[in-house]
Amino acid sequence: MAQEQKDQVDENFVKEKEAAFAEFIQRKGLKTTRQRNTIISTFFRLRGHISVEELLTEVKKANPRIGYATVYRTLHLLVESNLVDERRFGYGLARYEGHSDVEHHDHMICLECGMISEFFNPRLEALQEKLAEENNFTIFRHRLELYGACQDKEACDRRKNQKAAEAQGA
Amino acid sequence: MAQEQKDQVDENFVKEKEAAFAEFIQRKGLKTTRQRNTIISTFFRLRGHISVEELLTEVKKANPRIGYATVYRTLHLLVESNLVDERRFGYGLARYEGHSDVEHHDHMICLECGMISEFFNPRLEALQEKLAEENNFTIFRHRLELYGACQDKEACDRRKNQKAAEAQGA
DNA sequence: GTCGAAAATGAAAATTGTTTTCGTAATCCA
DNA sequence: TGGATTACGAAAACAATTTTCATTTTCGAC
Ligand SMILES: [Mn+2]
Ligand SMILES: [Mn+2]
Ligand SMILES: [Zn+2]
Ligand SMILES: [Zn+2]
Repeated sequence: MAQEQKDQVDENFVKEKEAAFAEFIQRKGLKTTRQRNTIISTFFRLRGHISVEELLTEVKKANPRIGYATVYRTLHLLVESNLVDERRFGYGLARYEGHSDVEHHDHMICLECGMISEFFNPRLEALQEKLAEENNFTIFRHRLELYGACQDKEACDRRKNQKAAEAQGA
Repeated sequence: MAQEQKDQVDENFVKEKEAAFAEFIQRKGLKTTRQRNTIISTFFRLRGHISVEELLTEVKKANPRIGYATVYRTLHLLVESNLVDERRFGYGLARYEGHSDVEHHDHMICLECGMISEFFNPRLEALQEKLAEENNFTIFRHRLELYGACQDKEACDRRKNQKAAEAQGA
């Protein structure tokens, strides 16, 4: 039951995003394609902060002929349509997340186990606005990342080991 | 007089950093070289958030034979020695800043004119700590960037035009 | 349905920013 | 003043992303 409900919710979420994307494509006078449909429905079924490579791997399971270029191009459209946010934690590769309920949030990143947790605090947001105002500055968007370590070393180690095992297997 | 004093202060600042770097090099058992000296004394004479290319351009005025590799390598040493912070605003290239008086600060970046202003607010820092604690998380470092626009459109336009002119000249 | 202009695809090449390699040169301690 | 160690610099390698270009697909007009 619980599992069934979870899947149900997922499907609704995916359907919703697919519809929103279709609407965007329409509005921009672009064309609906099999590849784009595959990519976005794959993307919105994944959780977390997804890299292009991770996405492509999943996409290829549905259609192995789809390549990097189309995935990159489709992700740009998703960002442009505001259905997806691009993130750059640390240095290197971009990650993408379909923002679900929370419109905006910031991140804490554990440098040990890689855990990314999300938070939102209105006081923090308000304080940023106040500081901007004091500097005669108008904020369009911001980015706050806290880098550090989990205090629960047990859980942190567990995640770290799991990650190492996955890297081994892959 | 004012000009003279400013230069004087600059020179002290540069000397101080040169000495600190020399000490670092010593401590790590590395070697003092003409190139590294040129690069760091050039770097600490520049203000703001410097890209590798900008630095190399200046460095070449003192010694045209110095190349990218040595500049990159020396910047890594400067970061490792804690005399310099690496920044990544937006996407793309790294920028470096020698932190002077203020140990830590965050940034507001105007998307129109490129102006970067710096700020530090203890309440903001404290609030971050509180939020981390609530999530059983220990912060090592953080990064906060506010992207937006100057409210003073006059000044903003002036900077934008100046930038365009510079790009033209270059 | 068919046509055809416009848009999209995918493989490969190009770009960008950065790191590494490797043969040569400089440093510095015994 | 060796001579082992470290650094340099040009060029090659790299990694992530973008662009090119020849071919295929889409979709509105007929
Ligand atoms: Mn997130
Ligand atoms: Mn700064
Ligand atoms: Zn952790
Ligand atoms: Zn501005």
